[in-house]
Parts: sequence; C-alpha cells; structure tokens
Amino acid sequence: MTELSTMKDGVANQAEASDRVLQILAEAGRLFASKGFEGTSMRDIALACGISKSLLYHHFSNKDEIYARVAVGSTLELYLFVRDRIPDGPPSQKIRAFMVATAEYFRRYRWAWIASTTAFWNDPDRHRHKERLTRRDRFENFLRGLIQEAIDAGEIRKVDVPMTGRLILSSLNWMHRWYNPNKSATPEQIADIFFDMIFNGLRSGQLVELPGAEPPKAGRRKSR
Amino acid sequence: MTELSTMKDGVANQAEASDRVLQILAEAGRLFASKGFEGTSMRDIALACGISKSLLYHHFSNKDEIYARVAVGSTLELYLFVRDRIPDGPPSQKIRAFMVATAEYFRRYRWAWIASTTAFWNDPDRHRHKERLTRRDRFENFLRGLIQEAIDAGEIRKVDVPMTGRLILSSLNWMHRWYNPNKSATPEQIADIFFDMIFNGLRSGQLVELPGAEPPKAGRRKSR
DNA sequence: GTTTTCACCGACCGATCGGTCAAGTCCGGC
DNA sequence: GCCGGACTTGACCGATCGGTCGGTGAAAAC
Repeated sequence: MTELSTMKDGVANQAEASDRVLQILAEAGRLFASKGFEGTSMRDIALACGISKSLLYHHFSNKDEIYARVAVGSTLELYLFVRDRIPDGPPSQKIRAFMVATAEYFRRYRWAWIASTTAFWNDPDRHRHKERLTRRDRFENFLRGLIQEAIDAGEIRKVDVPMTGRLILSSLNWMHRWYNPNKSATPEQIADIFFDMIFNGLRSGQLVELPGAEPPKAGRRKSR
Repeated sequence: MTELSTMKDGVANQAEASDRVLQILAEAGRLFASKGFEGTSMRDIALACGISKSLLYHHFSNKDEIYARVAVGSTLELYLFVRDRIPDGPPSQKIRAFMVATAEYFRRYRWAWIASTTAFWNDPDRHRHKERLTRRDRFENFLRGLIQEAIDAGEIRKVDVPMTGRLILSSLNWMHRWYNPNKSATPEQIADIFFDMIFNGLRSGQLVELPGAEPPKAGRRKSR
C-alpha cells in the first residue's frame, strides 16, 4: 500500500483511476522521461509494470493516450496549482512564490514534467500541440502580469517584461537536467536561491532607495 | 554553391568532409533536433537528402555514427570556442563574454546544438555518455572559475558558485526552446540582456560601492 | 583498352514496432 | 451452481525499423 501511495505521488490529477492505471502512468512517465516517447515501446512499459502488453490496451486505447494522460497530469493543472499558491502582498514576493510553487510542482510530478517537456517539442499532433502552446502561454502570461505589477509598484526596474519572464522560467525549466534529488537542496530551495540572485543581482554593492520609488521591502539578500 | 556553403554553416568542424557528407550531417541535425534520435529513421534522413538509404551506409557505418558526428561537431569544441573569446579585463566582463560567446555558438550551430542537448540525456552508450559528462563538466568548471574570480575581485557578492553557474547556463541552455530566429534579438543580444539582469538584478534602487570593495566598473544598467 | 575505384541504388533481411483478438481466469451476485 | 463482467493473457498481424548485399555506371589509374 505504501508502494501504491508512493506511485500516486508521481501522477497528478488521476483521482478516479484504478491502482493499475496509476502504476502504468507512473512507469510510463519514468520511461518517457528517460528514454523519450519514441524510444519507449509498449513492451517496455508492460515489462516495467510486470504485466502483458495486451493489458495496456485494455486500460488505454493506444500509446498516445498513455502519453497524453501522463503529460496532461503534469501540465494541465500547473497554472492552477501555481496561481493558488500566490499570496497577497508585494508583487516581488508574488514572483518569488510563483517560482517556488513551480519548483514544488516539479518536485511532486517530476517524471511527468520531464516527459512532457522533453518529448514532442514539435508535436506532430496539431491539436495537441496547439493546446500545449495555449497552456504555456497562459502560464507565461500569468508570470508577465506579476512582473508588470512589480514594475508598476516600483519594486523592480523597467526591464523588458517578456525577456524577464523567459529568464525566470529558464532557471526553473532547465532544473530537470541537473537536479539530483539525493543531493543538495530541494527544488523549492533552489527556486528561492535563484529568485534572490535574479532579484537582487550578483553585483556587490549596497542598494539605496531611489527617490520617488516605493521602498522595496521584498526579497532577501543573503550570502551563501 | 551558395546552398552548400549555407549548409556548411550549420555543421561545425567537419572541414575535411565532402559536400554530400556535410549535407547528410546538416539534414540529420535538423531532423534529430525536431523529431529526436529515436523519432528519426534512416529513411527520413535519406529522403530529406534526396538520396537512397544505402548511400548513408556508404558514408557512415551506422545511425549512431551520424548522430555522433552531428553532436561532436556541436559540443566537442564548445569549450575551446568560448575560451578563445574571453578577453582580458574585469572578471564580470569575462562572464559576460562567456555568455555572449556561448550564445554565438548556439546561433551558429543551432540544429546540432539542439540535437545534442535534446536526445540522449540518458545515453545508453556508457562511454559516450561519460565523455559527454566530462565535456560538460569542463565547460561548467570553466564558468565557475570565472565566477570565483569575480568574487575574489569583489565584483560580485559571495554567492554560491555552482548554483550561480547553473543559473547562468540555464538562461542560455533553455533558449532553444523559445528562440525564434525570425523575430526579436540575436542570441548574443539576448545573452547580453540576461547578463545585465542577473548581474545587476531586477530590483529597483541605486547601487553604492561597499567600502573596501573594488568599484565594479563592469556591467551596464539599462532600461528597456 | 582494361582494370580499379568510388558514389550510388533497389531489393531484401531479421527484429521490433504499435496494435488486435479470441480465449481464459477470477470473483461477487443470484 | 452458474452467470456476467472486469481483468489478464499469448499468439498473431502488417508496417517499419536499422542494416546488408550484389550490382551499376562513370571517372580515374594503369
């Protein structure tokens, strides 16, 4: 039972699914993440689950559907997941919360996340590809809104908003390529460090308030 | 001829190769980049080149060798390429030059770069995988050296060096997922913007020198 | 003029791919 | 006792995979 609940942890939003389906989604996610969609055969998935290949087709109509269930679980609700974790307060703190929440999502649904961001960055399925872009844009626009908010409040300087969003998302999205769950910090802690670096900058020196600008209370300046 | 020289641009360090080999490497790079290694068949490559599949095996011993030639051309010399473009001067400017040079490399060998970073992040070929990690480490350690230099010179504050390196590389490595060569800035310009954001920070306010620290002349503070 | 070399091709191979299907097992309700 | 439905299987399918093989035609070497 502990094993099943562990597996459940890796699969997002599959509440109504049976244990077997959850097991398939978990194993498929791991395989898609490490070997890619094309590099993973239905036989691989069946073998990893200790079941026959036919059984996969009893629970899913085809390989694409397995991938879709894995990927949908990891990206469909990312926006909602993050949005609900943004507290009231200074805009810069909202940006930090955005980064930490995204990192938490990554930690919780790591394999599904990797599977969905690695495979199919040019999806041959046009409808699915378009839907993916829509979700990505909604997520990215949400972040841009927070950045604009912080600029309007005078907490951050007048930077290029889309480019700033890309920098922040890059720091989070690339994490799966080097993150090692057995070492170092949690994804949330890493996101926090990155926020500090990006917000306060690397440059040595001491910040003084600009006349007319609101005093930025947010963000910590810590040495490591 | 112009067509051949254009193709040559996308393939690094294949000086001694024939035009046909260069064409195969260029087309294979594009295909590997957009569909992945497993998702690209030898028939796909042959079709894209307008030749028979047999001819691929006349010029290369197998599929792996084509991939290796594509990937090696893109990563083997990255370290040397970047190292030779680091000027003498303030350490922070070296970091900036590092970022701009990496971006230039990305622009010049875009498809090969994407192919080599997308496919095989868990390479089944153990020797090749180890070699790749070695090259990556050498590149990353080079950057860490520059960061440490900047800290010792008092140009940047006492941040966590490996984590700072990861932030910088993340901003560059994720670029291929959103960069559009037809729009906006060049990769070098983007790298320059990212350096400004990371070095100076997003936070509004004015920097004053810390007593005892060398005055950081490097890095520009610009609004966009 | 003959032979060697080399870029190139169509036909073919065994293995594996995603996917199907008829048949069996298990199990609670009657 | 048995019946219906959920779960599970091994045998099998056509298509495609990476890779091989014998051969062609033209230019280079002799």
